[in-house]
Amino acid sequence: MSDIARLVLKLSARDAINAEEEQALSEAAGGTSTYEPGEEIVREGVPQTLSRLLVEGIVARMKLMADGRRQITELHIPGDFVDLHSFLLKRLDHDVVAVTRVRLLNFPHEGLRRITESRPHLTRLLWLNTVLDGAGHREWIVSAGRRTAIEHLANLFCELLVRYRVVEMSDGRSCPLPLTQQQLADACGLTPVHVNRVVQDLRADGLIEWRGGELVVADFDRLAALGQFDPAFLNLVREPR
Amino acid sequence: MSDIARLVLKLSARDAINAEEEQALSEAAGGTSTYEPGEEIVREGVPQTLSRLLVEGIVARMKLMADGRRQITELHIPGDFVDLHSFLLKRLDHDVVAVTRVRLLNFPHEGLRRITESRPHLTRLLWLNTVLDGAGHREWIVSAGRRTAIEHLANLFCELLVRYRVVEMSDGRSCPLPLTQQQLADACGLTPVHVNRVVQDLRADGLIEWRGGELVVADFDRLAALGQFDPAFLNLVREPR
DNA sequence: CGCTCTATTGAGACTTGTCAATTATGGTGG
DNA sequence: CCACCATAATTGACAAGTCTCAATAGAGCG
Repeated sequence: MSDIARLVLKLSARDAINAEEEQALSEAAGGTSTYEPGEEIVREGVPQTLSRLLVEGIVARMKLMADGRRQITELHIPGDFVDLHSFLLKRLDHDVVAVTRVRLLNFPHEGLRRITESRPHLTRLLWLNTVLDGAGHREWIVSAGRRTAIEHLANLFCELLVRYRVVEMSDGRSCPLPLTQQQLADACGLTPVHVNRVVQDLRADGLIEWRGGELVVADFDRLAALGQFDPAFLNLVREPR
Repeated sequence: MSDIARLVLKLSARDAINAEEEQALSEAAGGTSTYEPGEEIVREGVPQTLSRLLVEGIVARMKLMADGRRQITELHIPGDFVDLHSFLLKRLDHDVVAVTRVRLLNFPHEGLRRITESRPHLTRLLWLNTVLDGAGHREWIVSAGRRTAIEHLANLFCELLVRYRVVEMSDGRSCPLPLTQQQLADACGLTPVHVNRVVQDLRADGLIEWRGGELVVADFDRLAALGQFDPAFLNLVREPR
């Protein structure tokens, strides 16, 4: 499976991408890098000259506060650019850290710039990619602002399951979830203690199973109802962009 | 003052934009529309064929939940596109509503598409605009997830003050804030009752004054410290994009 | 000069956080 | 293969921040 295969799946779920564009993407890519769990991939505020596509593993975007509080603002799975926005921002407003062992494919900004100079449609697809991040962020704002802890977790699990499905890493019933409860807490703005209790409730209600880094959604409909999960924000509509 | 003047100020704070590009933007614009307070400008899920630039007033992006809970995911001030992302998404994942009486300048997607076909740099500036929204969203996720109510409000007030300053609608000490406490509550994921108490605390501490839709930040440094406000996420660095 | 919307206040409930201890789990060296 | 270690998960008791419900006061507007 090529390094950009899951990105192509992700894009194909929203618009047609032709072989020539796929080729242009491949040509814009540089080498790959590997990071160990917990390693920092990008530090907030440091000028960047390339963006990274996640090929394998899980990556978190994390904001750190001076007193040690931390908030994960997005979780990335294979096929996601973890910092395509650095192409425009130059410096990130957050850290990017490896959750598991990960492999990343580098896209020098120079090559991305060339795409914007010569390939309007591919440019729009990349732009779309960053705009999808924004839609994801909005859903997380709602979860953090207006959902209870159990609704928040339920919503997040649904989101991950569907996103894994798009890149063909889930059959729609189970997906990887190799996170600690601490990391889940940082993603949801909760304490690990409370996450633990809520996860146990979800298990007791027969909604999920979760062991050995694998999440099994036993009853998607009920989990989605609990978390008010609506996949609309993922924009899974194939149409010209 | 031209309808795109504040957008140009906003972009100019991040990169040089030349007269020709400014002209191209003007030409991409269609007519203006006006909405009354509370009016819905864009409904979630409805296909869009144009994007809107806010010229006057305040607009909220709002997510509604089935049971009536609501969360504002972004507050827009003049110079902001309220739904530039609809150019790529086609349908929005949220409503766009007028908070005050507002005037909007329409940008048909057709014209934006023409820009992407012929003006790579201007395209990147528009892309940057949506990416800045994303950075704002991330800050809001942190506020909702990890900040206390008083920190959250303090942070939001600092953000608005600085953003108004960029578009030259603030002297750095005061800015418009014609919101109800209910709307502020919806932006912060709190109840209006609690917002009321926190606002009173901020007043009692001599950090802000707020009457008649005008916010006066009496002690910005202390307010910023309380809210851990760091303008870095606004990316106010003028450099080639 | 009412009327309606918004702001304010109080009392009590509830979700989530804090602190601290205990148990489980997975990897490692002997 | 087993004991050991560090990390992660789990549990309990209690505190705290925010919410809920309800009432009152204030402000803008026709």
